Amino acid sequence: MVRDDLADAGHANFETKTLESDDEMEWEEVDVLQDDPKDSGLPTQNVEVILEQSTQKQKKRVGGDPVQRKLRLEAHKTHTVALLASFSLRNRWINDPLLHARLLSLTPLPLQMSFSMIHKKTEPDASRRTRLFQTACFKLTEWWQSFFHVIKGKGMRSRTFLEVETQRIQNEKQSIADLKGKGKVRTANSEEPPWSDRVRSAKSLMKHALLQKGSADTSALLFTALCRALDVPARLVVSLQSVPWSSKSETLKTDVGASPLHNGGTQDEVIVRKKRSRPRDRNARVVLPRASSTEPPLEGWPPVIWTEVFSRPEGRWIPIDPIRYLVDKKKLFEPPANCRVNRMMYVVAFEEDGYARDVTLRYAKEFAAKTAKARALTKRGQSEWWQRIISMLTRPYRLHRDDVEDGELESLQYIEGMPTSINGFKDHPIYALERHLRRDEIIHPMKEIGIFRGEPVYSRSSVQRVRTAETWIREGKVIREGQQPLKRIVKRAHTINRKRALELAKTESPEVPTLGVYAEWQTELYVPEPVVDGRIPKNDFGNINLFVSSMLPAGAVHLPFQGISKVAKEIGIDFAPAVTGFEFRKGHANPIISGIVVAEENQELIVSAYWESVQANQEAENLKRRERVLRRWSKLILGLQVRKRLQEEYGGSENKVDEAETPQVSSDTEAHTLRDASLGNTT
DNA sequence: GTGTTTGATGTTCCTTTGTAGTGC
DNA sequence: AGCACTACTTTGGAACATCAAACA
Repeated sequence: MVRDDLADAGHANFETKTLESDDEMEWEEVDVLQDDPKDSGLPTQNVEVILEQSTQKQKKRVGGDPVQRKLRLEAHKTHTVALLASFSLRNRWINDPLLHARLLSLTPLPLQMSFSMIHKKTEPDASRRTRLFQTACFKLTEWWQSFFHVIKGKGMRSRTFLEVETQRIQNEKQSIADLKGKGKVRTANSEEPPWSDRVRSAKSLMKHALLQKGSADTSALLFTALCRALDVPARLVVSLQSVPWSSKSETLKTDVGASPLHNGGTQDEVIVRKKRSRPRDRNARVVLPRASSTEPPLEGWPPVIWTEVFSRPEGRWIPIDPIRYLVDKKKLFEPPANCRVNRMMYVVAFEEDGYARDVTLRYAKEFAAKTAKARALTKRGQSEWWQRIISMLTRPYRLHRDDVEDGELESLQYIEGMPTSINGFKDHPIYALERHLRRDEIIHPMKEIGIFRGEPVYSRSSVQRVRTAETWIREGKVIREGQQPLKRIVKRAHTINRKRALELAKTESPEVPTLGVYAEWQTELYVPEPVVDGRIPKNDFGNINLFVSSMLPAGAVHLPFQGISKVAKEIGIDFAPAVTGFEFRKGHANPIISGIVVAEENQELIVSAYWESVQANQEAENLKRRERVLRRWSKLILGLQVRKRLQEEYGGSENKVDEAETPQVSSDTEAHTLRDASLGNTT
C-alpha cells in the first residue's frame, strides 16, 4: 500500500511536470503566433489555440486553479508519507545498541540509578512510585539541558507550498548553472540546508552525542534514545510539518498582473521575485511577511520533535521537552495558530518496536474544530486517507496501554469543548448546527445541548440521514407502517422520461412537487413475498429486484451466471431475472441484470442443465475451431502441392530461386494455423 | 487582525426499468 | 424469425467546496 501511494504521488509529480512543460511550450507558441501570424502559413487551427489559452488564463485568474489545488493536495500527502518514512527510519536509528551504550556512558550514574530504583519490590506504594518517576524525569531533563548544547536556529520547520516551489526552481537553476560552469562539481547545491543537522545514520547521532551539540531536533532524537537506553519505554513524537495543501494556510500572496507599485508600497513586506522563466509570470510577485519565512523556530517555542516516556506506575504516556524543561505539560506543545514555521496537523508517536500511533488529540487543543481540517480531506470531511496511512504503521495487535490511551484520547475529544467559530461546527464530530445540515440530513431528536451566538447547538449523533422511500428500497428497507416523513425535499428528475413527466406535471399545477424523506429508524427490513409452488414473485417489468441479498424471497436462490436465463427458459421452469442495480447511459437508467432467481427446489436441475449447456457450447466451439484449423491445413498443403507441381513442370533450371521466393502462405498465417492446430489437437 | 458573509467558479453527488434500426 | 448489439433523441442540476474580497 505504501508503495502504491508513493507511486501515485510520483505519478502526480510527473504529471505536473509534464503539465508545466506543456504549458510553457504552448505559451511560447502563442507568443510566436502573435508576433508573426503569417510566417508559418498555418491558418485557423492556431487561432483556436490562442482562444483556448486566453480562456484558460481567465479561469486561472479568478478563483482557485483546480490543477494547482490537486497538485497541492498530492504534494501534501506525499510529503506526509515521506516524513513518516523518514522518522520511522530515525526511530530505528535511535534503537542502536552502540548509541545506547555511548549515551549511558555519558550519563551520570545517580541518574541511571534513579530510574532503575523504581520498582514494585522496593517501593510498593504506586503513588510514591509515580512521584519518584516524575522526579527522575525532571532530574534527567535538567541534566540534559546542561549536557547538550542546542544550536539555535536549526531544526525542521514548516514551509508553504510556494516557498518550496520557489526553492525548487532556484535549485534547478543552480544545478543547471553548475553543470554549465564546472561540469560535475556541484558542491554548492549538495550542501545541507542551513536549518538542519546532517543526520544520516545512528553514527551521525553518536557523533552529535559526543560533541554534545546539535539542533533541537537532534536533541530530541538523542534524548529519546537515552530514555530507551535507561530502559524507560520512550516514544519519538513528531509533529509532521507537511506542506499545507490549503491555499488558505498559505499566508503568502501571489498577485498575477498586479502593479508592482501597489505591492511595493507597504514597508513591512519583503518582495521576492518569483523565480520563473515563463513570460506570464513576469509580474508575479510573492509577498512574504517579514517575520515568518526567514526566521528559524523561535526560542522557547514548542518543538517539532519530542519524547514521550511511559510512566509504568500510572500506566500513561508523559511528554517531555528537555529544551524547555517541561515534563508532563501536554498543553504546551501546540504552536500558536498563526505560526508559520510550526504547524500542528499530524502528531505521530513512534514506539520502540517500530509501530506508531496518532496522538494528535493529546496535543491539539481544538482538534476537531481546527487541526483536523488542516489535514488532507477526502470525502464528506472524513480524512480516510490518513486512516489508511497510519494503519500501516499501527501495531497489528493491541496492548493494554493502547486501549488505555485510546480511552484517554477519546475523552479528550469531549473535553475539547465547543468550537469558537461558526466554521468550527462544520463537520465537527461532536457538535452540529442546523445551518450546516445537508439536504438529506435532519436533527432527531431536537435536543439542544447548548447555544452558540443565539443558535441552538445539537449533538452530531442526532444528525441523521434521511432518504426517500425509493432510495431506502435500494438498501433493502421499507418505510414502516404509519410513519410520517420528517422532511420534504424538492423532487428531481435525472432521466429523460422522468423529466418529461415532471414537465408535464409543471404545466398542470404550478406548485413544486416534493418528496417525503424518512430516517433509518422509520424503516424496517423489506421482506419479499415468498416463493409459492416454485413461482417467483416478479415486478411490473417481469424482473425481481435484488439490490441487497436480504431481498431474496424465502425459498429462492440467486444464480448469478451469465446466459442462465436462456437455459431456464428452455427447461420451462419459472424464473425471474435479478436486477442488482442500475446503469445510467444517455439519460436512461438501464437495469443491471445479473443472473436469475429460481425456486430452491429447481436449483440443482437448472444448474446442472446450465453446466451442460456451457460444456456443450464449449464443445461446439472447439469443434468449430478444429474445423477451421483443418481447413487451413488442407489449404496449406494443397497450396504447397500446387506449387511443387508448377515448379516441376515449368520451373526447370530456375529451381534455385525457390529459396528467395516467399511461400504463398504468409508466415503470419502459418503461425496462426500451427497454433490453432496444436490447440485443436489437445482438446 | 480575526472571523464571517458573499459572489464566482469548480466538483461531486444523485439519479433508479427506451427504442428503432441493423446484422447475423 | 428472432436475437444481440448499437446509436440516438443527451444528462443535468443542485448541493457542496473553495477561494478571494468585502465587511463587521
